[in-house]
Amino acid sequence: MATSFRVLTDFGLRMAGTRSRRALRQLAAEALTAVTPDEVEQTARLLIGKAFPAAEQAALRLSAAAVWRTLEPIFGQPKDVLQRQTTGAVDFASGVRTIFLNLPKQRGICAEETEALTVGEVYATLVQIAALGGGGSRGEKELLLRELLCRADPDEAAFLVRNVVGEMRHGVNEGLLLEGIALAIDADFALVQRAFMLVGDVGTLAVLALSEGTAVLERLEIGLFTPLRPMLAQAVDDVPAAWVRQAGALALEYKLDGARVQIHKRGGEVRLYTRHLMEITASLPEVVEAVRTQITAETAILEGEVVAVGADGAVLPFPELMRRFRRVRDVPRLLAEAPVRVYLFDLLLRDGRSLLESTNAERWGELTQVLAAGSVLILTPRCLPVTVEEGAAFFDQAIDAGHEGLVAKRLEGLYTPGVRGGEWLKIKEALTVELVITAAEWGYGRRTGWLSNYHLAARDIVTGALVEVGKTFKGLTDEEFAEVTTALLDLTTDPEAHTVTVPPEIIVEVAFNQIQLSPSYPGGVALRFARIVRFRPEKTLDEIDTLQTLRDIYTMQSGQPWQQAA
DNA sequence: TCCAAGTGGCC
DNA sequence: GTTGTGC
DNA sequence: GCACAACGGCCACTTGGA
Repeated sequence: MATSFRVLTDFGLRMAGTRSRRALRQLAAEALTAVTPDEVEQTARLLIGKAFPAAEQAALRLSAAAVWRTLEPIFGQPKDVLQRQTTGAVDFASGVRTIFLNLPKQRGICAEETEALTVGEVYATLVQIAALGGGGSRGEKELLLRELLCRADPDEAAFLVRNVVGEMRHGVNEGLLLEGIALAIDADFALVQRAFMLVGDVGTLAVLALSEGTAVLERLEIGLFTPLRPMLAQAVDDVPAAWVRQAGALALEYKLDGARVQIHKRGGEVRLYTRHLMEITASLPEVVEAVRTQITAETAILEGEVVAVGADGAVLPFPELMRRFRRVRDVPRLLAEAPVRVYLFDLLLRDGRSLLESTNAERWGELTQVLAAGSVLILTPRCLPVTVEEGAAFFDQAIDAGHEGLVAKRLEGLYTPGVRGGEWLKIKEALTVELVITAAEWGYGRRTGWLSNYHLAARDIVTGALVEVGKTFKGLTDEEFAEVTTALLDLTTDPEAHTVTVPPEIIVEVAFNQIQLSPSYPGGVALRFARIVRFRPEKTLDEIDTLQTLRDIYTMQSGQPWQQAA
């Protein structure tokens, strides 16, 4: 019996009205068991708003703009008229719900009497949409979406739109869905978590768990060409903090500013995957070739950080790497223009033997054994500090060499995202500058009603003008957002605009990790990972930092001269 | 042929 | 990617 | 301690239209 899509929508609504994680986990479990076995995978994906596994290249390639174009014919109104219906809505999908509640669908476009949508139909249509490409495909995709929306009630429409934009915002995401799976089959969460790491995809895991049960999960093993979820690091302030957390039994490794890669090798066959399990083998042929020649093991799964390098061998800023990443056109040309290098730091499989039960120290030892000398694959600089001071010196060395900082790894730690966390700790350098708020954007979701995203400007000492160098929505408490909103509304003359401009009066200290060259900001530089750390009411406008200072920081950090980007 | 808008995926 | 919130 | 939801800048690619 096909489950009605309305059933899923109702679970979404109940989740949205629930805060307790225990209860959310319970709802996730209920949802998975409420549908038929062949709907479990679809249900798992639709519930968290990720229709397709990252490892597959499939994507809807449809978003808010496409939804507006789809809604126009359904209601026979232009976008701006529809948009007027949505004032006060908490977010985009809620606004769509309001439109469905208040406006009649066009008879000529949508049939009056229709069958209720089923889970399988909705999912199958999304698969169809994802499969479309080439000339005219935009219209075809929107037509398929329109057919679904025609048959949807207001709540179903909102649920669908949340899937299109990929943000459910009902409190259940991947993590809680995994907990729900564990609950549904009465398994240990650790078992489900381990299984997830190995299969890499919640949909696949949900079917496996619900239909096969715990015994199959227990038997899962690491497999070649099935990328696994990479282990992540928690942020800490400095080396002493990491030292305390890991009781002095740790390795410190350089943290390079590139992209994570997982390398799978069986003989001459090599594939490369990103952190989100996308395959990028075709973009990095020199890495593939280097794996063939430099990795002496017959089969291996390795992890490392890929970075772009200059002619002199120096590591280049992150955007240089992005020119290579996921590139399919002109690969040979870029290969010469922006060569890459991989700094290896882990080995998870060696000659058919899983190293998941081995400690970090053991895995590193094996890694050093399988790597032959060469220029493309090299070991990540690593040290085993005997004292905190030695560790701190290693951190300074990493920063001086132009890198992000360090990752601290507990020597006895296994390769698991461990429930306790903290097996890997990242330590990065943050700088701060004084900037002034020149505008702010209204927030959505839990930030509805607050000005939430602040435009930040520095002084250009040549022209004397204020120049925007970035935006931030981070670093303030709810209370502070409320206060700043009031203050900004006091200053502005156009509180109705989406972007509220204000005279430059509120000066803030802003932390950031890097200055990057910017093709879009007028000063040619932008802050990376900006967050507000404090208000500086005692400062005056002529005391804020200058554009020229930011450019100097760029030069200092990257080793590259500042220049206006193309 | 080139450009802009839209979308997805890195950090 | 960073941060604050709430369980 | 953990999961989630707020959203940042940049680059590659696709599509549709001038």
